[in-house]
Amino acid sequence: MNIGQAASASGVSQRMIRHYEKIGLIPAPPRRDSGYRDYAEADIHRLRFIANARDLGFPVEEIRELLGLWNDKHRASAEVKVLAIARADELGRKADALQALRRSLLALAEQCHGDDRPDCPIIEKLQQ
Amino acid sequence: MNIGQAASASGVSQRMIRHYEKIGLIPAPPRRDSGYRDYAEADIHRLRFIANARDLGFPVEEIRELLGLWNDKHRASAEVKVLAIARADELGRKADALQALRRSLLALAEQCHGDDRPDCPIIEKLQQ
DNA sequence: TCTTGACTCTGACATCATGTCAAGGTCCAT
DNA sequence: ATGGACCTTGACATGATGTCAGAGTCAAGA
Repeated sequence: MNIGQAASASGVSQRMIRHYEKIGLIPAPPRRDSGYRDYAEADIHRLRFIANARDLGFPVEEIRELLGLWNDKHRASAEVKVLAIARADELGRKADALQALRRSLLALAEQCHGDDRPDCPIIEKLQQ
Repeated sequence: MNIGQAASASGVSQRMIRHYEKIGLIPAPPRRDSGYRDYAEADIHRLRFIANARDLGFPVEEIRELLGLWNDKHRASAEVKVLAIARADELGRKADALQALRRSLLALAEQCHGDDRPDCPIIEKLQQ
């Protein structure tokens, strides 16, 4: 299977397939005489796994760990669970930080009369 | 005032002061004969304004707009309020997206028994 | 006055995931 | 055999920020 087909089958762009190969997230596939990469079904699965993990917000280095666990038939589910919960905590922290910012901004906006007068507590806050 | 003093007075690193100058967020200050940049108080205020806006999650292009509004003595507070509310909405959307990811992960983790058995719904989900 | 250490200058390279473009080679159907 | 679709590599870009290197400058002390 050529890289274009692998890309549409997996949902990972050609660009990122080559990138993942370069950073060692997927093995380098065999090449045809022409130099074209030749992918097998297992590669597509691996790419889909990566795409799903990215969609779940895993950073690349954790995806690397997850791939290792995935390939290890004797892995313990405990290890996977630990990673998932750590990731969930991280996401929660980021979400909370964004919400806190949002609340600060809204509080300032509420105090701003929002008409054509020039004075505005938002600008005043930024000047501090 | 030299750039190092401007940096510690404003809380913006020397690196970023030069960067903001290059992208036109702050005016290029006059230079001494030596070529050293020479900052005035007004520059420090502007840098602090930028730092505060960044801390509130404003992207650079919106900071550029805010600086324009800040410098415009005849601005309407309505314009500032619109920007702030738009920014708050954007932050809220991002936070919600992160929370949704977090819930997906936690739901998977709850179904994972987390012991030394190898089967794990998190890994299964990633394979889909 | 000379020296020395702290400061400044510019420019380059790195991050991270991703896109785009270019120049050249390959494959396949007509 | 030809044309269009595909593949190859490499380079450059994003955005905000850090670091490093080599070279020049300043100020204080001997």
